[in-house]
Amino acid sequence: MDYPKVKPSRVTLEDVATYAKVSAVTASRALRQPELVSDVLRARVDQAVKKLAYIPNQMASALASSRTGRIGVIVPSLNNGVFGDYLRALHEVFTPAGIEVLVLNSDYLPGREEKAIFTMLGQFPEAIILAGIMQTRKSRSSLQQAGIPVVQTMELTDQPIDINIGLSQRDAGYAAARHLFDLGHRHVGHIAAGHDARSRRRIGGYLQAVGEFGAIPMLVSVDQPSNVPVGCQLFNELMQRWPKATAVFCGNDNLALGALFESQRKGIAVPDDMSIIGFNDLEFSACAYPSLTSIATPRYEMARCAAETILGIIRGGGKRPKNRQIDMGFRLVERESTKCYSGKK
Amino acid sequence: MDYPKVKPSRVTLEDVATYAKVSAVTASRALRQPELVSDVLRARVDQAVKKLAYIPNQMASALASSRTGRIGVIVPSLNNGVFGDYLRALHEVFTPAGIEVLVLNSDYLPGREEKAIFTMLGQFPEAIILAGIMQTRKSRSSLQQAGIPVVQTMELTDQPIDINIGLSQRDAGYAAARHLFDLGHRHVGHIAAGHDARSRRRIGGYLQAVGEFGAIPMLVSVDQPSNVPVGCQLFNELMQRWPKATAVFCGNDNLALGALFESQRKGIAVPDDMSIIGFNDLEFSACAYPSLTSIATPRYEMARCAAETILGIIRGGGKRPKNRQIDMGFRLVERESTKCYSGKK
DNA sequence: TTGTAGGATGAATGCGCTGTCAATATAGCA
DNA sequence: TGCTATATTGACAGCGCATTCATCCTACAA
Repeated sequence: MDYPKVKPSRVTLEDVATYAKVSAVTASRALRQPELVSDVLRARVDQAVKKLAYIPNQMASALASSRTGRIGVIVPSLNNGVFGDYLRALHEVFTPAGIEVLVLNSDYLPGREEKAIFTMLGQFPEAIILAGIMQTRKSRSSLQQAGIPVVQTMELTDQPIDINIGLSQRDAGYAAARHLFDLGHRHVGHIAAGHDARSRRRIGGYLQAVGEFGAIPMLVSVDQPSNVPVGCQLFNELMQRWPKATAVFCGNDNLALGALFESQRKGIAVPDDMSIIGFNDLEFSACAYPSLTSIATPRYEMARCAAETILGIIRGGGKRPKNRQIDMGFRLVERESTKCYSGKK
Repeated sequence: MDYPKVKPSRVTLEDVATYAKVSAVTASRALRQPELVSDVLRARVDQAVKKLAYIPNQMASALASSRTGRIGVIVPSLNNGVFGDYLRALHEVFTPAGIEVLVLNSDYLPGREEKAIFTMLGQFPEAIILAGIMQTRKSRSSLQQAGIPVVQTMELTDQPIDINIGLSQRDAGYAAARHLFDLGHRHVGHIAAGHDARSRRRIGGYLQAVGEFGAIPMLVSVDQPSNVPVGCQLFNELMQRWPKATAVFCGNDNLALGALFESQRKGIAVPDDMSIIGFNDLEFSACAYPSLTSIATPRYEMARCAAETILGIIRGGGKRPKNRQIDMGFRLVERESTKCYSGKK
């Protein structure tokens, strides 16, 4: 930092105490444990707080009490709708418990995640929630050393850092591809973007299904964040390279929406000539035209479970639950975009 | 907080100093101003840091230096794609400057925003960026008293708290509606969700255009967060109440997408029988089928401008720029969804 | 040889708050 | 009346770090 320091000269607890003609300790207590302070003094303090517009310095408070009342959350993206429900669930559980939720974004980059983890740890959160299981070695050891509850979500792993609440991305990917094969398709493509770990696992599931049905893999992927335009582009490439494709499993619903648009633009009827299945079951999928079949991932439930588990650990003095791993599963939601394939082509 | 306190017993600067056989001051300097420390000691400190996996306690640091290296951002939503570019721009400017971005979400509720502002202020950020101009009286006075730069974005106001960088939502709404009237439409509807201040201003712009063209207002709105399904629902209601509508201005692109889907579902051709214009120009709008006309709002540029302004103020010791208000404007992006209206109906 | 400037290092202090424990006041009881 | 139990309040220390100032050492000029 090479810029001048601005002395905020903000109102401190001391100022409040002086104004209320009490000691600083009493002022502190009047705010945090009002029942321990007499009505008279409490009223005086409250009035002083209001009068002076006092805002407690959370850093000083945290430093003195070694308790921050914060939990850290690191998500790979704030942009794609996937983590909206997730964060909502966290807020719903933590806010009533008087705990703040600190969100950092890793942009799907492991390096950024590591940096975010360090930033987080510097804030001394009382627990950390991560999306995914692919943390760097350094991140893992730092998290373990911190000694706070760490929950890895969205995926399952045999070697959790601490707690693991997720679902098998591979199984879910397999189920999606399998659904298309079961409908009678034999030329099933897959488009994926982002190249993050979860995306790769879904690809693994797709390839397994392809193998089981003796089909040829038709995979198009790019290493950039997934969104609707990328879905258009990838669908285009898919059709260019494998014109025989009659179905496509899209790595997520944004890609699926792009594929749908592009399909319509090309005059390929969905689902008659092209079946589309997405992933995540975002809110627009049910009301698209045609509505999009998708794999519903329990993002809200998963986050809620993570939050409640953490609350339990914190309140229980650090004792972890018996089972440190919870499989939240997933659900195939069939809609119009994979209806009535007749087996033509 | 009624849960037991866990003693983190984390590695402190003192530990590092002891391990490196130097004083705490030297260790501190080795980390923050390495050029002031001899090579030998610096190397020892660095090694100790690595060995002990030391992570500086940012609270202690901030408390001691009265400088947090953080700026606070409060956005009304993390879910609708609008604030993705916005936050990206902020990170792009602040991260290289060694400043952290703290994001809080107000869910479009003024009460939540007030609470978020207080939470923020308790963290002593060096500046605060807000979306919108409708802060509560209490929020305003707290922000003013804090004495840090405050930037209100997304909208314009005559009485900014400090700095104001935005665009006229009313003018933009007017431009959108006007575009439809200019195309020859005389039955132009408007669907809106959220009932936040910006939404209301866009409605104002719509009503102005309606008035100028002597048309009747056809407005459907709900007081819930806007998203694609809500767009479907509102479009339905619109068509039910005003079957003569041949064009609809949607409060944002998510609603527009819903309207598009619902239109297709009903067999109403877009744009032949129904013109649709959205708002914000999110990334999917350009590749939808048909592609969606929209009002492009300079979210990235606006946030970037806010960030750079703040950096200038901080580095300049608090001196505000001459003009405290910047109008970033907007842009009408014509696409297929408002093409070739022939004037039938 | 002496003096001095400059670089390198460390001791002490305090940021704003909370935890602990001692001190005081009041009430209750014998 | 005297004593203990209880309710209130305050003094003090310290959380982990940065800042200030004093100290020490080395190099160089006179």
